[in-house]
Amino acid sequence: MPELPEVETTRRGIAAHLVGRRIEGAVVRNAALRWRIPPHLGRMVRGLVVRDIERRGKYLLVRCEPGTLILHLGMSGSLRVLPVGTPAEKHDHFDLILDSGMLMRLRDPRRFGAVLWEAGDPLKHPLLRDLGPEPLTGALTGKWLFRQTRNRSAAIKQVLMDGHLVVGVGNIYANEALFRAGINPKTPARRVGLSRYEQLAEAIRRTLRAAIRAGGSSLRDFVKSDGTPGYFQQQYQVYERAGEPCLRCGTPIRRIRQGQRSTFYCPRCQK
DNA sequence: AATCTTTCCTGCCGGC
DNA sequence: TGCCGGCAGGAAAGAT
Repeated sequence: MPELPEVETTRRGIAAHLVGRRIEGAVVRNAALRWRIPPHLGRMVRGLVVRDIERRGKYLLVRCEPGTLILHLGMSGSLRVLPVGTPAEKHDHFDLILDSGMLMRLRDPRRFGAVLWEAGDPLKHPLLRDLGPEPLTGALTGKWLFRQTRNRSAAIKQVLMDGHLVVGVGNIYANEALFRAGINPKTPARRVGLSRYEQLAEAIRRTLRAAIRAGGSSLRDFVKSDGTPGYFQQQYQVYERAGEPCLRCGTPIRRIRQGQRSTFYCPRCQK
């Protein structure tokens, strides 16, 4: 799944090809994504110039004048920029045709992604309106995490993946950030103190920044925006390392289930 | 063939 | 009693 680092890397990749270009149209081969692609999207975007590509959480915002194309990659989505005329393959559901002779193509085998149009302020769109702070900027603070979790009895690992608390922390990075902060993933969120939340906010920021620096973490079917294949696998500290020694203390990494998701942690370093 | 993946939605629960 | 936030579980599709 593209987590925030992949989405940010994709944003940078497509921005170079899209910003300043005029949109000549759109091709919808399969509108049945998570939500139906608006029927007359092509007509609405034709002639518009792309002003900027922004990111809010894992949503990509293709800002035009007027209006914004909102994209989400779901669990298996990827964007590529290719020459017009490149044959579409099985899961290539959507193209945005540019005046440069290129097109931006969305491939999404599992179709949990989204292509939406917002005529007004995209940040006021219902899907984006209530999202938590961005973890890479100063917007995410330990104090915020502390205050928002005072009456949350669920495990910190699960609460951390709630996009209303903080965006962009999926299963992989929740595991990694909790390890770096030395917090046991099973701890009820309300039992974690302010100073530990300060450490956690910093751990989230560092973990995500490191992943972006490494080119985004990997999914085998993820492809960079220019069409060159794949991200390399990142070296995780706990994720997918069940039974292997903790890199800090040597204790075997433990794997448990939390809310039908795999959690990996060091029982000695994370209390 | 059960499992794995993200996010939104539904329905239930306890507290007030 | 009704409302509210929190929480668990379910659903979507495809690869393996």
